[in-house]
Formats: sequence, structure tokens, C-alpha cells
Amino acid sequence: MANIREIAKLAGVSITTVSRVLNDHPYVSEEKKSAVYKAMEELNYNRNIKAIQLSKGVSNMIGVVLPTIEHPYFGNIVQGIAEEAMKHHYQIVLFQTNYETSKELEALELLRGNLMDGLVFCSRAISLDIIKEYKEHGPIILCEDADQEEFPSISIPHEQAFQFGLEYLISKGHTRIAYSLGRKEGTNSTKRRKAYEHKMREINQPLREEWFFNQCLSIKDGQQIGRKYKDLHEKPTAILVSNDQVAAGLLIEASELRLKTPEDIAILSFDNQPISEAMHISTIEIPIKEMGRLAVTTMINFNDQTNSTDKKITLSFRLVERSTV
Amino acid sequence: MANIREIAKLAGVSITTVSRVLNDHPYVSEEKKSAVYKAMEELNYNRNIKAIQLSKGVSNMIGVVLPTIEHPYFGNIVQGIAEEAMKHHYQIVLFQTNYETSKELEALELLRGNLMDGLVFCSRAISLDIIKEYKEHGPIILCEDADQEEFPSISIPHEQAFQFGLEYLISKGHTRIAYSLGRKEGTNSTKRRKAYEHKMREINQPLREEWFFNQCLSIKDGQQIGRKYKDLHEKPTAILVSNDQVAAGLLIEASELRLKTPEDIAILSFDNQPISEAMHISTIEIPIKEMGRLAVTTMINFNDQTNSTDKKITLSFRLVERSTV
DNA sequence: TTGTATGCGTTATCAG
DNA sequence: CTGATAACGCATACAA
Repeated sequence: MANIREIAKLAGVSITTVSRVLNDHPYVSEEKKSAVYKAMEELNYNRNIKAIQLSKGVSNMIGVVLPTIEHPYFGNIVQGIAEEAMKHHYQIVLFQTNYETSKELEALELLRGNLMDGLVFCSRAISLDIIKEYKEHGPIILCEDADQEEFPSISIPHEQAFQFGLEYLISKGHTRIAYSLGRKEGTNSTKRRKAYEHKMREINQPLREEWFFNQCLSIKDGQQIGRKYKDLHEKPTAILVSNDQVAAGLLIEASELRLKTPEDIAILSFDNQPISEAMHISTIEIPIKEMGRLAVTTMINFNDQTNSTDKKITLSFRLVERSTV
Repeated sequence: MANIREIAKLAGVSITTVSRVLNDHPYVSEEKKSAVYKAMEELNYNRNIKAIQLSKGVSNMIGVVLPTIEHPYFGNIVQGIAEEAMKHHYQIVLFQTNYETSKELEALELLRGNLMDGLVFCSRAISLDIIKEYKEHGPIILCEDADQEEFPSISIPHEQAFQFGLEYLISKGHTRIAYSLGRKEGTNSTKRRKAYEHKMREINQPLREEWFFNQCLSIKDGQQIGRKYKDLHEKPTAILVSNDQVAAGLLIEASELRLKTPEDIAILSFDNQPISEAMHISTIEIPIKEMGRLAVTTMINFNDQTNSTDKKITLSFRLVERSTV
């Protein structure tokens, strides 16, 4: 592995000159330049990026923390992150944590070790207090609407969106409304839950524990809801579910139970993934990919932000009416 | 940012001793050790991983090249790669290429620059000849059954699997069989196409160009097939599709066209993703996640492979009979 | 336009 | 058990 020093020696110039040629700096005579190129050719030279990064003190790498890449929601965020990162010549380091705090901590430790320039938390299990300890080691962007002012965040107003969904269902004549969430804890889920409880109180509906379905992320979880629905004494007329995958599963199970949608059970979900379009599921679209893109631009512009006012970005949502409500 | 030198100075020891403490080397007296710890505490010391990597000449990073993370197939591979990589304390650098050779080349160039220890090609557009030029810069693992001996590969025997699928359909009485592929070019698709043509010749069936559906990857593509099917003069009685997403889309469209499955059109797909289980789609399971895992172990063991006999790993497949055939 | 010298932060060798 | 010194490979301030 030839290095810059050997190139310099063979080309009969200084290391600096080689470096200049390498980085397209001006003020290098054509003769020296070609001598350097020739030497590089001869010694089969390869730049060592890690050395450059060490010397410059940056890595052009962004760490991305998420529970799993297999869920469309996170696939989408990563897609957005990747697209934007590529534009700015950043690489992406993926941390699949499966919501294990030890793995999330590992990502933070690598940020501390300067391996990456910054971190994007797509979702987290670890407490904000712990994350705060790593604040000095680089920009950390949160893709959630947590009640904090420490970190920039990109988020969907989950509380309003959930409330909006409930109001839409109510406007369609429903009052007996069930709901599902992706996680029991977790910022987004908590916000949604709060919105639900608030709204039900508003229309004088009791909170029925058996109308709340937890840990619902996949198609399978949606089918599970369908089977539980069947055994329910008191049946809801509508359900607001955590995402399109769950809605798809529920719809499949409902059709097998000979339930009509929306007549027997209306379904409204979130995300607007391709599967919801294919199955004509009414859904509330949230700009997931855009969230990923903004996370990257926010990170890159982190240092030249004079005011901290625009550190918390809130995206919008949009109702997509199809035929399950 | 305090460094090892400052720690040494404050602790009143040499750099070497600090390094020893940092790396849990033996032969350091307790007093010096605690002095070093104290200094580290005082100066708020953080190790610089890039410096370590430069010094050691390794990065513990694996580059993963794939067209998009949004497709379940690749999500699955990455899941496998991530799980195995984590075990061995490797990080993953993601390259979303969208099948653009320039982006694939970028990944190769970063391998050349020693940014990663190795590369896994989950799928590629770039020619093998170009990849070969980067062979010396680190282990490159191919997740495909290409006709080459240069690189280790993990693959599904697509030709046999496709053939097996066709034979299964034939055994169910079908002779008029359509098929879809994910890509026009691409190693796997080419293999599948070859298997199809061979089998059709065997049972004396003509090759009908309009029974071949290309570029089929998503649910939407599957629905598209359904719409095209409707307008077909000569209709096939069965179709072997590229993956479960496509099958799901086709099944949805078929049901909207009031077509019965498998009576009017039998559907057999590949992968055995959750969606196929949910929709009772018959499919040929291939161990995608396992492929990712093996790619990592192969890469890690790359150097201590004495013989090259086990460099090409072929995985198996398995028919999952459900109700679309 | 070119080169010298120093820094980036750590590990490894070798002598003591 | 300990430490000086040389890598690792490159960038850059400063001097010429």
C-alpha cells in the first residue's frame, strides 16, 4: 500500500505538492502534476479515507438509529435520509436496535468516539436524559415530537393527526371507536393515546380497555385485532389503527370473517403506504420520507444555525379518503 | 477534546501506559492505572475511534450495496446482515444505489479508500469486470449465483427454484403458464428466464411474449399484471410471479375483477414474506435473512479460508402450499 | 509555485 | 512493569 510519502519520493516532489494534486489545489505546475500522476499510477496508489477523516476531523457519516429496517415506516425514513445524505456526500451507518437500549447506547458511544458526525434517532427506547449526555459530541436529531428543547426534531403532530382522524370518524357518524398503537411507551404512541382519551371524553364515551390494541405494527398484528374483535362483547363501529400494515391485516381478517367494510367496521389508518392504496384503505398520510430528508439537512446545517427557533420542525398530514370509512 | 497525550501528561505517565490502560493490557500497576482513570475523568476524555482504525488498519465496517431499502426482499437481507454484523461488532454502511452504476462505483471507491473492510453486493447493475478491479481492496461478497469464481457468493439456486415452481404448477395440471420477473437484466432474473424457456420447451408450449411481465417488484406491479391479464386474448391458467408483493397485488386485482384463485388463475410466488401468509398465497420460500447472515460470516472469515471450495454457498428453497394454486 | 514542519490520536515495537 | 519513539496516512500553516 503505497502512501503519499512514497508518491512524493518517486515523483521527486514534496508531500505537500502531492496533497495539492490530490485535492485539485491551484498553483501546481503541469510538470510536477503529471510527475505525481505518473508516480501514483506506477505505485498503484489509493487514498486512505480514514486518514483524511482523522486529519480533517470529520467523517461525513451519519448514524441512523432505528428498531428495525423491516417495517415500511422505517424503510421510508431511511430512504429519505439516504437520498438527502447522498446529495451532500454523506454516508449512512445503520444501527438496528430492536428497541434495546444497549444497542442505542452503542450508537451514542460511537458518536462519542467521533466515528460519525451526527446521529438521527428514528425511534428510541432510551431516555432523553441519557441522550442528553452525548449532546456535546455531535448533532443529534430526533424524529419525534418529544417535549424537549435540547435537540432539533422533525416530527408529525401525532396528537393532532390522531385527533383529526377521530373527528373524521365521528363526522361519519361513529362514536364507538376502537384504536391500536404501535408501542405501549414511546413518544408518538403516548401522544396518540392522549388524543384518544381526550376526544372520547369530549363525546362522552367511556374508555374501554378492550378497545385498545397495543403493540400493533405488522399485517399479522392487524389480523390478530380482527380475531379479537370477533370475540368482543361490545363491538366498536370503527377503528383507528397505527399504520397501513395493521389496517391491511385487519381488512384481510375482516373479509374472512364476512365483515363488511365500512358498514360493519370502518377502518382508518396512518402512513399512506402503497399497500393502503392497493387495498383502498382510507388513511392519513404523513410525509415520512420528507422527515428523513429534513433530518439530514437539519444535521448538516446544525452548526450554522444562529437562532434555535427553527429547531423543531413539524410536518403536516393529509386525509386520503378511500373506501374503508 | 483531550487526547491520550494530555491524559498521559496529567497522570504523570507515558502515552504507552495510557494506551495500555485503555486496552486492558496487563502489566500496569494499580496506582498508575487509577491515576490514568482519574485524569481521563478530569479531562472528560473520549477515545477517537477513527484514530484507532487508522492505526490498526481496519474499520470494522461493512458496506452494503442494494438498489433500495424499501423492498421487503432487501429489508430482509439487511436484517440478516445487521444481526450477524452486530455479533461481531461490525457496523453497517448502507449504499442505496437505485441500480445506478455510478453509485455502485462510489461504494467500490470507498472500499478502495479503505473506509470499509469489505462489501456485500445484495444486487448490482455494474458489470463483474469492473468489480473485479476492486478485488484487491477487500473481500467482496455477492448475493447472487453469478457464473464467476472470483468472489465468494451466497445464493439461492434461482434456476432450480423457478424450475421447481413450474413443475409444481404443471403437476397441478397447468400448462399455460405466465411469469413475471423483477428485472430485465440481472443475474437472478436471467436464470429464472432461462429456466422458464427450458421448461416450456420441455412440455411443448410456445413462448408467448405477452405472458412475460417484466420489472415487477411491488404490489402496484402486481395489480398492473392483473389489468393486463384482463385484456389478454389467450389467457394463461397459472402465473409464477417474482415475489410475494407482486402476488399480493395480483391477487387484489384478480379479486376485483371477480376472478377466482386458483380456479381462474393460479398464483405461485417467491419469498414467503408475511404478506403471503396473511393472504394465503402459495409461495416458494427462500432464506433471505440467512443469506445476509452468511454474507457477513463469509466476509469475516475471508482471510483464513485455505481452500476456495466453500466460497460459493448455495442455499435451499422450500414450497409453502397455501390456497392460490 | 513549492517545501518544511507540525498536527490529527492512537497503536506497536523494542529496549530497559 | 514502564516509556521513548516510530509508525498509520494525510492536511495545512507558514515560510520561502
